[in-house]
Amino acid sequence: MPSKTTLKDLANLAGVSVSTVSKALNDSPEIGARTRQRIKDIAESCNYVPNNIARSLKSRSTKTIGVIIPAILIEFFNKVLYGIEQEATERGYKIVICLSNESSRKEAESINTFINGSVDGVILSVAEETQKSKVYDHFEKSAKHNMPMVMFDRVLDDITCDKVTVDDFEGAFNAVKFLSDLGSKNILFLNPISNTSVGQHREDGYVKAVSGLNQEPNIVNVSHYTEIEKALSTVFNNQKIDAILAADEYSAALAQNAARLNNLKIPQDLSVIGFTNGMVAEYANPSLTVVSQHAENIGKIAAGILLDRIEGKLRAEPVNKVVKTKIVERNSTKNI
Amino acid sequence: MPSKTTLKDLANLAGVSVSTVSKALNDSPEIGARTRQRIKDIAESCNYVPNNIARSLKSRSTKTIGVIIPAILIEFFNKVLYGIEQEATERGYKIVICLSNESSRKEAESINTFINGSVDGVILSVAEETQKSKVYDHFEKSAKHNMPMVMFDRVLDDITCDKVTVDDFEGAFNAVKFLSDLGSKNILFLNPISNTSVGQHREDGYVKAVSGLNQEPNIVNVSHYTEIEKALSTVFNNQKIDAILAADEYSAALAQNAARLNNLKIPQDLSVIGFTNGMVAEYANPSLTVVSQHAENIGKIAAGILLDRIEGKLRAEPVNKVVKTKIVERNSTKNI
DNA sequence: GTGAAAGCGCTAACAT
DNA sequence: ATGTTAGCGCTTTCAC
Repeated sequence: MPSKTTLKDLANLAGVSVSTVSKALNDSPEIGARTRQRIKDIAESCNYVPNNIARSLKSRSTKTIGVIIPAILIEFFNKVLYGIEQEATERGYKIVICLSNESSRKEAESINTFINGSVDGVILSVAEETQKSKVYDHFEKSAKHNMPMVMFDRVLDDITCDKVTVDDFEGAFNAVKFLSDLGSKNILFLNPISNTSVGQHREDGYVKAVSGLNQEPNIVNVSHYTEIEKALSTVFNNQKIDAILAADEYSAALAQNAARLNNLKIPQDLSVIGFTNGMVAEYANPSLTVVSQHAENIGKIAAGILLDRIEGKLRAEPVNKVVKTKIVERNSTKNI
Repeated sequence: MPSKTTLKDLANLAGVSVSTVSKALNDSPEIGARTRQRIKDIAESCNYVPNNIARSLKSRSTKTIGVIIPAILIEFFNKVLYGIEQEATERGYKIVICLSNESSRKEAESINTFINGSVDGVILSVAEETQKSKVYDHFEKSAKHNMPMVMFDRVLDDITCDKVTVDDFEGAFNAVKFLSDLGSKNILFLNPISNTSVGQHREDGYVKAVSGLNQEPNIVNVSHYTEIEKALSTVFNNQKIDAILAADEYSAALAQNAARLNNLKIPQDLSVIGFTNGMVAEYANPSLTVVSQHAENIGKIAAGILLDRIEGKLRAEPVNKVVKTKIVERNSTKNI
């Protein structure tokens, strides 16, 4: 931490007491106008900046919120982060970010980092490992400390706290409906994230929707993106498929590439919809129609709830906000 | 901030003094083994967590570094952030992130947020507005406060501090060389960021390289991505171009789309290279050959320098690290 | 109108 | 081996 001039220094310079300086700088009416100005001038000339650590210790409020995300290289989380940052800034809060990198250990460490008084509350999306292992000790601990907490997107049913989730089921359901309305009769579901709760919800929505249309579910699960080209080529050669719903935007983009390789024209021969409205979808060729989760908005909502909670504006029971998805239409689906 | 049990509470419970508790918890040899254990047990049962704010106030070190980036939705900055986070975590530091959103005002506010003792040092990339306006008051102020600071990528020559930059000039120069070696004779430079220092360096490298090849520089500046399709179509119709070097990956992807629209085959008729090795480049069709800036590595290096500086491991003079670029070859350039 | 003093939670030099 | 005390920088009650 760099060297600093303190209230004491200013008091010495001004020949007054520390408390007078403090009051003057905080525009207390107790202090006379000219003393106040004199002190302010001195502070100015010394480049005085009040020490926030000391203030926080005194006020028991840090005006910062902690955010834990599983990965910073997933665009969805960045957009959420952007939303959080906007809302936080607007309401006078800073954000501290920790990455769990999908690991339970790092997630627990991050919680511990926050629990010690450095933030007023926490926003997080659960690490994949934690979702699998179902070991929630660290969250129970933070709950015991009365740390205000809101989970978003990847949430834990077993933990009581505020939550913001995406209606992935309905998103997939509506996407199938959208394709069907465009005339698609053989809709395939491409799922590279079948091992996550989110991937599962999307699959469920797809199955429910196609069943309602009297189509057989046709699901291709891949464990890695590199498998997509081969898997789809096999499908194209053996079945007649006229639409693909992909569980994320990367697989949607790769599906388009595979289709082109198999001489299928998009959207004439094949319609493609992906999940997540990100850069890859936008810059794909053709640009991708996607199911948008309103990531930025999720961030704003989560931060709004947390700050309301911190500031005591919420009643005791946890809030549970479900954000609806929306289809963003581009050129990978027929325009009728 | 949530309610907390303090050293004082523990002291009362154990029937000893506060300092005894403090020493016991910190494994001081001054305290007897059984007292120590007894105190630790009590602390454990109370879920005691030491207050970090109080510790920071005392130790005058926060073990956290501040990061200011111009935008969180630019993948390059995320990768740098990822690198910073890794290095920081490894060395026992946390990171606090502020976004300037390319605005000088928000940048100055962020600096002020950090200058007040909440971080031990700052890593930043300069906001576009600041680069244009050349108003550096906030940086001079932080320098006056002896705040350790390292700038990366977008740096200010007029400010004295540690710096990590990318050799954009050489990166562009080498890309032209690479294209020329592949047989390209008419290389166009597509620049959507000509108003930034980085965009300028890349242009300079291009100009230098083509001049050395006795080609006339052929530069298309666009102020918005939406202009690219039209601008390039005009070019394709009136000139014979066999390669495009784009100053970022988005414009490279859009250049490919424009080429396809004009019935040019990539890479047979036209080679394309972009700057920045991101998702869009990876998932483009064909996948893009790019100039990689090793973003993650830049983050690691910047954090390493900052922490060395904070910990007094560096001599006075500022370090100035230039990171070399590398060409990542994919399918948008001929493979000979 | 100004100052003295206490205290936020913690650490550490200095007693005992 | 344990306790007393002072102090990090600030705010805030209470005296003068």
